[in-house]
Amino acid sequence: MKKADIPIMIGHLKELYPDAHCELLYNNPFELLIAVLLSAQCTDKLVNQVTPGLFAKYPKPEDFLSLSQAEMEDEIRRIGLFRNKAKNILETCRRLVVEQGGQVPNDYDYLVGLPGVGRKTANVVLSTAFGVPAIAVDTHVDRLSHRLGLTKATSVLQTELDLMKKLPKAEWTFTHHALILHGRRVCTARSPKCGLCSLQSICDLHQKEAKKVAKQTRKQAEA
DNA sequence: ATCCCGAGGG
DNA sequence: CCCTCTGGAT
Repeated sequence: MKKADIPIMIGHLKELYPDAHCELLYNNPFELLIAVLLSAQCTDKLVNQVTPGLFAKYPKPEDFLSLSQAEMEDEIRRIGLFRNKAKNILETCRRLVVEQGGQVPNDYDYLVGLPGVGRKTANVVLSTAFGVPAIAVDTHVDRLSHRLGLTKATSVLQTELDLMKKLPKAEWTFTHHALILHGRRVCTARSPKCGLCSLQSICDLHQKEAKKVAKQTRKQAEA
């Protein structure tokens, strides 16, 4: 994708997903943090089946501290990766209570220091709960950034830096959410629906595919 | 690079 | 059956 195509891309994304937002259910920064911790390697839809009931029983970090590891695992078993997630949630809650008075701080360095919280999770909490411009690079954002030609990065950190450099800061959070929706609905991991994609004309993947098809038809014409 | 892991889609 | 899901730690 050329530099001049970036405003075009953002324009298309705004038409397609005018109200792109975080699809995890939450009522406050703490609930969002827990929901994002749970969402690793699983669909937000599945997380949303579990968290409303969970937060009704345990509204605040203090409330989770009465749970044993085994009890915490039972609460979130259906989500998968439940041993690590249960352990991380309990330790996160313990630290929020002891170190932050039970509040989630608006502080990137503190958040990434929590167990199970990496760059992606911290960025989602900062941007979604606190309105800080950020691009959380997850599997969708990474895949679409490569396909579109926004980056050739070999790490998600490098992808994030490339996106921050190329996209206007005011559009970081929106673009993050819009790319996720587009990745789920159109530019899927397997068999992307390029025929239905309004970004075709500016997408590197589509240009490559078009060349392949042209080459094949040329061969067939010769034979 | 590998592991964690259940649920859902193709 | 295999792949993927808003990753992170080792």
